[in-house]
Amino acid sequence: MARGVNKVILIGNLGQDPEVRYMPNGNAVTNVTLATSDSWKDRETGQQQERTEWHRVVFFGKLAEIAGQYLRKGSKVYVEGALRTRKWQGQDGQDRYTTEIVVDINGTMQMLDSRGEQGQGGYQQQSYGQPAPQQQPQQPMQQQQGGFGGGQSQQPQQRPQQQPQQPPQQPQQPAGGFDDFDDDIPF
Amino acid sequence: MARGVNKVILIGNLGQDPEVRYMPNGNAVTNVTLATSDSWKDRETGQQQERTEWHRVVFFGKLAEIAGQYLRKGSKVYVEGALRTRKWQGQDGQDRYTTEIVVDINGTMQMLDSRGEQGQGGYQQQSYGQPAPQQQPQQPMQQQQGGFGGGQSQQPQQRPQQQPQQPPQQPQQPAGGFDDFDDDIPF
Amino acid sequence: MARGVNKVILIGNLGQDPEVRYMPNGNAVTNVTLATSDSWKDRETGQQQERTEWHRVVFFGKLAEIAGQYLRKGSKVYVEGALRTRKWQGQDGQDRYTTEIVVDINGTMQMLDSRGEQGQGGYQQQSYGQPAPQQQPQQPMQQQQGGFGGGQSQQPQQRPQQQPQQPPQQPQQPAGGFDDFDDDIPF
Amino acid sequence: MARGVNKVILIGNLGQDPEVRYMPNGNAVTNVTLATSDSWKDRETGQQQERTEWHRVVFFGKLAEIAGQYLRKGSKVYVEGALRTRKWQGQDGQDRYTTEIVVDINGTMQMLDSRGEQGQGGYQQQSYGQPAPQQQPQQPMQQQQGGFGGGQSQQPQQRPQQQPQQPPQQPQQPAGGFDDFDDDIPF
DNA sequence: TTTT
DNA sequence: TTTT
Repeated sequence: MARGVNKVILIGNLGQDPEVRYMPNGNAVTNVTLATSDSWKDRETGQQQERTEWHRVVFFGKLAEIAGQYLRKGSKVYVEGALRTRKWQGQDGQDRYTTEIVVDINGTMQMLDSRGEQGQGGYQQQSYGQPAPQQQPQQPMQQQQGGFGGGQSQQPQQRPQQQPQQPPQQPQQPAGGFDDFDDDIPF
Repeated sequence: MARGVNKVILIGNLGQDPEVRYMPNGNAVTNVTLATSDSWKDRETGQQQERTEWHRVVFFGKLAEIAGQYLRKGSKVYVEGALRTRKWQGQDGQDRYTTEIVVDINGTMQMLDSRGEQGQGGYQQQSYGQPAPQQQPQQPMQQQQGGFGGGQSQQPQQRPQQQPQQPPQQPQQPAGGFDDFDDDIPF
Repeated sequence: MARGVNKVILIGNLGQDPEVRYMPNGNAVTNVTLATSDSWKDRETGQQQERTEWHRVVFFGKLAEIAGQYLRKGSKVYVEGALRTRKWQGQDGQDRYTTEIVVDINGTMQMLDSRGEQGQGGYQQQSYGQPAPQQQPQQPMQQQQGGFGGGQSQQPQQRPQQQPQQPPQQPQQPAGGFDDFDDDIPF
Repeated sequence: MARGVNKVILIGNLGQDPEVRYMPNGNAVTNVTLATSDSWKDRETGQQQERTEWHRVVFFGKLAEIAGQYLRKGSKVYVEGALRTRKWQGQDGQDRYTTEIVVDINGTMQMLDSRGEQGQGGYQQQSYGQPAPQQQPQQPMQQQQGGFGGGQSQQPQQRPQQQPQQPPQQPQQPAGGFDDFDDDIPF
């Protein structure tokens, strides 16, 4: 239930490989940055201008696993999610705010890199109804709805005690929480 | 022209009256904050939870004038715009980032407070094709497309030398630019 | 799962009271027609023109019940759904096609008639988590996600054997299926 | 201006090469059919099911030219437009209705076949600000906003007397209007 | 800071 | 058939 509508639709390319983390309950949370760009001709100088907008996207639930598995730096993707601004503390103790696009069970994701030519493996038909395939799927997914049932998104705080069914695709980071950035920029 | 899609759709209520400012060329720029909220039942406690999300929306062009004229604290509105994160300097000299929903000629706005019951005046038929009605329209607008032709949104920096055709609906603030906030919070 | 994106977003007014029907399993299916309109100034004659577009919207699951209960002729509503064109047989035996906006568990609905002024009853706080309130809620709902789990929408074909928990708001039609139209027009 | 919101967002693949026609004033009108598909597992049989939805999309203005030039059977594309149901006469003299997604100056289109690998020619930087490039661009466009200023879309009715600046990419069909279908199906 |  |  909601009062109001809070919807974001993006098509863009990943600036980096996804970062996958796990919540205490084993649920994956995957962060990516997406670039969209506008270009226009300056009215005064007649020069062609371009501005790239970077979006911080956070996937939850099953989409987090799919995103972590199939998306890579440069991947083109469609996402549908909701805006969420969260508050965090800078190193100077001051509040900072970061706005993200949350893609959970209410959102969707669809890979747009056509025909699997970007994968490193061959084609393999898979039933994606089951949450935890025993082997690594090698075919890019198309759209999926999220499988994270939580109404509100929690922040991942630590490694799961038990290895999740879907092992991380990314090398594990050394200790450090979600907001363990080098400095105060939001991403 | 654009590479990618960057679209936001919101329906929410204004937290405050709009703030209208003017660019040197006389174009209006109107800021509002919009609330959307989600509610859900906590899975563990069974308690009803609610979270309100606040969105900073910036209107440009003709929509800026319409928003300034017809929207008020509490107004319910539909907006369609694009995400833009802009960088600004905190008082400590450090970079801050604020994400806004830009509603310009590529976006739309529609008032959802039905039947004009929130206006202070009576009904008056108007031709909205003309940019600067000489008298105050008293009928809430519905949808409008923006009339701001600029590809990229400039920041308003000063009072217009000549009184714009559409006089400000808000009392003029004392000197101080667009980013003249009391402290470091983005809004 | 899906290949592609198929999304419709409408804000419009109901042309008639909703029509609620029930599937054999007791699930409600609710049909409404929504009007959206465009107006523009003819470039040659300078005359103001208007065109109203009528949309056939079909709600499934919990949203079907809410729509049947709270929407009425004239109600303003936001819907998010998917396009579906279905084929049916005209009286002359020829194929006809009707395109509808399907609002099921993947869609949303939100009533936009503010402040309950259109209801016929008083205010009553309700927990909407439960699927079948024993008494008629009298407060307009806001947004809801659908509760119909079916991947593909079936057509309702007959009265439910057991009275559904949520009794129909509309007088029962005499026998006749979903497509029992008077003539060959799609709606 | 509009009362209400009427928006469709699709990502799908073209079922056929585009059909380009020209209005008396030389404006292009391009028709494509787009497929989106859903798949789900039948709850009773456990069988994997799939349903393909076909959408009739009509481009106007500059987007019509771009669509005609760059889209081909199988192309993946993002479109944003509005629903419009138009009435036409079947061979039996009875009314038929066809619902289309109109993509004009209020909509957008973006090709999603990455990196120009589908084109038949090499890369060539182009300024797309000018409406009628003298030579055939060979690089797939990304997003464009429509350039057709008309508030209401007219139907193309005949060949242009003068060759339009952008010559048709498709072999000219023999005489026959827009609705010159073999039979009564809408497309 | 809104709204219900 | 709605709405303004």
